[in-house]
Amino acid sequence: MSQDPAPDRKPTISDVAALAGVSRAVASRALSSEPRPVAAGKRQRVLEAAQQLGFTPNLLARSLTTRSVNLVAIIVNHIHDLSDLDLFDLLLSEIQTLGKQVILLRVGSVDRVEDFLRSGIAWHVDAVLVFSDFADAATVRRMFDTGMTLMLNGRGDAQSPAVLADEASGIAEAVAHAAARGVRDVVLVTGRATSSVEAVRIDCYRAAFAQHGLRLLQTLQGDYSYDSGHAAGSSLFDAGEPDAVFCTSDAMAMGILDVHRASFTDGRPTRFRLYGFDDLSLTHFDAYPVASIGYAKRDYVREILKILADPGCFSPGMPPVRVPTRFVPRSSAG
Amino acid sequence: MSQDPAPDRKPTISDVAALAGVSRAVASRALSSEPRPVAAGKRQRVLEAAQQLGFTPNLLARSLTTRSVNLVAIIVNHIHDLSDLDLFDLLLSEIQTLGKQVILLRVGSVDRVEDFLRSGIAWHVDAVLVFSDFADAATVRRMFDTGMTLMLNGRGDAQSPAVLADEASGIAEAVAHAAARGVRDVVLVTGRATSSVEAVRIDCYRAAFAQHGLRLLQTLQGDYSYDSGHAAGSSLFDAGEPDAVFCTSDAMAMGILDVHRASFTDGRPTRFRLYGFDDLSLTHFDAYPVASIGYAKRDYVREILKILADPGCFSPGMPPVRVPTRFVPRSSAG
DNA sequence: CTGTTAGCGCATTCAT
DNA sequence: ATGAATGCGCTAACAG
Repeated sequence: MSQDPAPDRKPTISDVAALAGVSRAVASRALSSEPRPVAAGKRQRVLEAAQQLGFTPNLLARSLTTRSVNLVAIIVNHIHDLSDLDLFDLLLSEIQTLGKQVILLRVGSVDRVEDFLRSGIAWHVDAVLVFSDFADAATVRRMFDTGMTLMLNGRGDAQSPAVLADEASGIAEAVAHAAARGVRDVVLVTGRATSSVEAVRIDCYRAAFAQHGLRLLQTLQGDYSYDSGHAAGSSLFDAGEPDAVFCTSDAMAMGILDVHRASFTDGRPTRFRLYGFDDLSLTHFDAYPVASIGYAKRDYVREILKILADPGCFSPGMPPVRVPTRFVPRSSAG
Repeated sequence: MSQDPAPDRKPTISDVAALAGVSRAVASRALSSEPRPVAAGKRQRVLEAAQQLGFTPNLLARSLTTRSVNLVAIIVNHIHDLSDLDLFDLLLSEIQTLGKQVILLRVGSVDRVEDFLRSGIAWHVDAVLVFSDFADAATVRRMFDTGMTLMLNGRGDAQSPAVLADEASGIAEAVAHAAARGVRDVVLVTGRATSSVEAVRIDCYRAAFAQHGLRLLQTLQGDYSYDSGHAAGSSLFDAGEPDAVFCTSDAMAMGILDVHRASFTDGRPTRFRLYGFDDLSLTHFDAYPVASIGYAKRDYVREILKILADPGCFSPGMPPVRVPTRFVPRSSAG
C-alpha cells in the first residue's frame, strides 16, 4: 500500500486506487481495456485519479500475469532480406496500428542463434515473423515461447501458418510475354538454390520455358546482388546469343543491364530482353527500367496482419496463404 | 515451491533450485552472469539442474526487479530515415553483439505518438536511439522511462549524448573540389529546411560558396527523394547555366542525373558537375556514379556503441560526438 | 557463503 | 459489484 507515494517513484496502480478510494482490484478493472463490471461512479473516480497522477501501467509487470507483451519479432538474415524497403515500411506501420511493437532480429552474423534468442526479450514475443531462412518452422517454434510463428521463408510446415508469394503466376506471365515476342533462346540467372524459395522459383522458370518451347542456353549462378549480376553479365553470351535473360532478382538484372547498357536504347532492348524479379521500387528509377515480377505489397501485408490480429483463424493443416505475383512490364523487356 | 513440476509448464528457477537441492537465492546467484558468491559444488549442481530441465530465465520477471530489459529502441520517421541500409544493418548487428535486442519504432504515421510509445514495451527500454526528428531531446526523455536517449537527429541538448556527422568538412571539400575545377556558378538543391540538420547543411554550403567566390544562381527545394530531384531537374537552368549542382541528398542527385543524362558521357559531366550527399551504397551502381559526401559508417556506429556500452562515459554538458564527413569523388563531378 | 523474506506491479481468484 | 488475498518468476536485502 502506498500511503505516501514517493515523489521520484512512478505511480503504480496502488497509488491510483488509494487516491480514488477503492481497492486495487477495482482500479485494475476500471483501467482495463476489456469491459469489466465496475460501478460507474468508481470507474470515473479511478480514471480521474489515474489521469491526475499520470499513471502508466507497467507493461512488464502486466505481461508477467497476462503472458502477453504485445510485441512481435521479425527475423531476417540481413536487412536486405526484406527485398524491398517499401514492404518493410508498410509492414512495420501496420503492425504498429495493431498496437503491437516490433523487435527486429538480425540473425545473419550471430554464432549461437538459439542462445542469442533465448537470452533476450524476444523469447517472450507474441508472434514471430520469419523472413530469414535460417531455420525451419519446428526449430523456430522451439526458439520462441509463442504459438504464433508465421513462416514467410518457405520453410514452413503444417503446424504453423505461412504466407507465400505464388511465384508461378508471375513467372508464367513473364515467360509468356517473352514467347509472344518471338523469344526462342534464353539464359537464366539465379541465386543459390539452397533456399527452397529459390529452388521453387527455378523450377517455375524451367517449366514455363518448356511449355513455350524456349531453349535454355545456360544457367548462371549469382547471389541476388547487383555485383553478382555484374559478374554474370560477362558470361552472358558464352553459350550462344540469348533472346531474353531472366533473373531471379532485380538487383542481378540491374547488374546485367549495366554491363550491357549499350544493348539498350532508352532502356529498350536491341540485343536481348531483360526480366528481373521482386519489383523493387528502385526499378522506377529511369536508369533501371527492369521488367519484373512482384506481388501487391499491400495484399501481402494484409494477409500477414489478418493472422496476427486473429491467430485463431489458422488451424493446423491449413495450406499457406498464397499471394499471387504478376508480371510488371517495363521497357527492358521491350 | 514446485515439488511436482507440471509437465506443460516451463521450469522456473524454483524447479531448478529444488532439483539441485538448494534455495532459490543460491540458484539465482549461480545462474547469474555476474560473479556472485556461491559454493563451487552447489554452483555446479545448479548449472546441471538447469541444463537438465532446459531452464530459461523469464526475462520479463527478471526485469521487473532489475529494471533493465536489455532492449534498445531505434526511432525513425520512416524506414528511409536510415539513409543507407548498410548503416542500419551494421548498427543492428553491433547492438546485438552487445547482448541487446532492438525494437524498431516508426513514428511517421502515428497520430498520438506519446500514447503509442507509452502503451508498449518500448517505454521500458534501456536506451533510445533517435534518428527521427519528430521530437527534441527533452520530449524524448519524457517519452521513455530511461536515462539514456541518444540523439542522432540534431535536436539534442546538453542533457543527452549525441552523435552527429560533421557535415562542414565534407561540404568544404566538395565545394573546394568544384572551385578547383573552375566552377563559378552553382545551383543548390535542398530538402525542407524544417529539420535542423538540413538547416546546418545549407548554411555550410552557403559559407563554402562564399569562401570560394562561387555564385549561387538559385536554390531549389525538394524533399530528399528521387522524384523531387527529378522535378528539380526541370528547373535547373531557369536562373542561368550552372557549372555545378549540389544536392543535399544522393537520391535527388540521381533524379537530376536521370533528367540530364544526355549531359553526361560515361557518367562524366559535359554541361555541369553533379554533387550529392549521403554516399549511398547505391552510388556504386554504374548508372549513378554520383560524387557524394559521407562519413565512415563504421566510425559512426562505433561512437554510438561506445555510449551504449558504457553510459557512464557521458556526463551532462559534453558536446556531441562528431564524425567527420569526407568528399567521395565519383565521375559525376568530373 | 547461505537461506529466509520481502517485494517488483499487476491481474485474478474467491469470498462477500 | 467489491475487496482481501494470492501468485506470476525473479532478485535484493537481510540475517545467519
